[in-house]
Amino acid sequence: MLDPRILADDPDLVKAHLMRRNADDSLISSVDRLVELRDNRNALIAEGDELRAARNTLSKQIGALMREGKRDEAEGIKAEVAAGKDRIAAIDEELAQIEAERHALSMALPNLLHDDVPPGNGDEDNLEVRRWGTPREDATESHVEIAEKLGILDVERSTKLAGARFAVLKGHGARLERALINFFLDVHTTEHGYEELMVPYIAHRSILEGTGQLPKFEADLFKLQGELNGQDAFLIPTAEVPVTNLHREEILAGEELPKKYCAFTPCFRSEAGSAGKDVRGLIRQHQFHKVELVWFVEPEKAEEAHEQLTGHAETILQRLGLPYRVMTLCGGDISFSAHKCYDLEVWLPSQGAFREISSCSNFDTFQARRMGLRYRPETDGKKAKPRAAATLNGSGLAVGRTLVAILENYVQDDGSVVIPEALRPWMGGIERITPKA
RNA sequence: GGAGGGGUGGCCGAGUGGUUGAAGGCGGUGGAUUCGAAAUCCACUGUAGGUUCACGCCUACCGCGGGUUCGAAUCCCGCCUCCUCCGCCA
Repeated sequence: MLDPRILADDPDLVKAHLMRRNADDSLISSVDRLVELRDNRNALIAEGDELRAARNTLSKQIGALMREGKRDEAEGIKAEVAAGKDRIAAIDEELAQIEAERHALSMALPNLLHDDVPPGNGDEDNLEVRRWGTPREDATESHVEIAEKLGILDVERSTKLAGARFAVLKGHGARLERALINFFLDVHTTEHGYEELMVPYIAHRSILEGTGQLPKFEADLFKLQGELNGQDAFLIPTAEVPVTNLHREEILAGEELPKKYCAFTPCFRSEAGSAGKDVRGLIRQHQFHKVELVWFVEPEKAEEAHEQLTGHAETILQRLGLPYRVMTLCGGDISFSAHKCYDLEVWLPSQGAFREISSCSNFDTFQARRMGLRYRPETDGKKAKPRAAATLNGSGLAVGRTLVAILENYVQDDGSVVIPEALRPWMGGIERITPKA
């Protein structure tokens, strides 16, 4: 949610940002509607408060008169109070309608963009920031061929269980997946100062609204049938959802910041609208594993935090010796909630291309406003007013895609795959996976 | 799944339908006292919205949502949640 003050004071600024995102006209005109709704709302609140104030004083008079036994006078005032009652009810009803519309419109507005976000329509307009490593020049087989020859992936049988876009890993494949998860978590908790969380994989609607997946992108989610504990519920598409919402509707103490969490979770995505993309293999699945990094920080320190967080994800790729590049997403490609976003793209030799393996976003105060997450700044030891915190997150990393990258970047001429040295302690010392004879 | 008991301010804990935004205590902040500290004393100490140049004033909030009433923390209904016991279960 945008700062309501910016929305009220400078609607044109908000519109300019919407245009950088290539937003459609209806979204842009909703800004004017929001200004109008705010004015209406304030007028109604003023009138309602005045009527309530009058009611309160009269009711106190009734109480006093009743105690003195002056029944008749009390009855007269009762009638007077009753007269204002209908108007109060009417105002409340109108106000509820206005608030509902205001809420719907403001929850549909995406975040403002950082100045660094380049103009553009799609991923072809993203800006390369830096590269690391030297990509191998030969075109390998795809990870699917490599893995099947190693006997560590069974695509055929997985479809029996739940259809397309699922996979069954076997033997060293399953172990590799598990090793990556533990490697990621151990590095982030012991070297980068993150606290590990294990969280629910199901979240209520309001939680997904908090991080910004809802209300706009319900089609991308798996929704549970019926209600769970009284609310609509969804499988989480990323650990960002439960972890960022952990402190919703709280006021954190300033000295608690920055707060850094990491969490491993499965992620569930319906991949609506991705028909025909990455249909083979592990790249795009309905269910995948991810270790997520989440920060809560003062807004002034969000940019610095964003660089650090991105660096933590990069560390993993570097340890694994996987070549990658860092991209700043353009206005047309950046996600709804993000203020600025770096994608890490790993080299996939079979495709001769860099593919996304991590997305590191700075949300500024956008998510915090949606979920009522605040902190109390420390100013010379004195308590200041609570204000919205900044939130950030990044994959550290997507596990399945890392497995893909290892297979393709470490496959040898004989079809075996060398395990990156840094990972071997988590693989029980195994140095190489070889095809079954 | 069955039975019962709770949810009040940062924390503990009162609260008869009418100056209760909420006693009292703890904690916190400022001040007095002190060479300094402890102890003691005094004052302040929630969030949001509206309004005001500002001091301030007004409104709402006692798990959440509805209802009764001139007036609800207090009465009624629904929901969420926590605890205890029984059953079942990884």
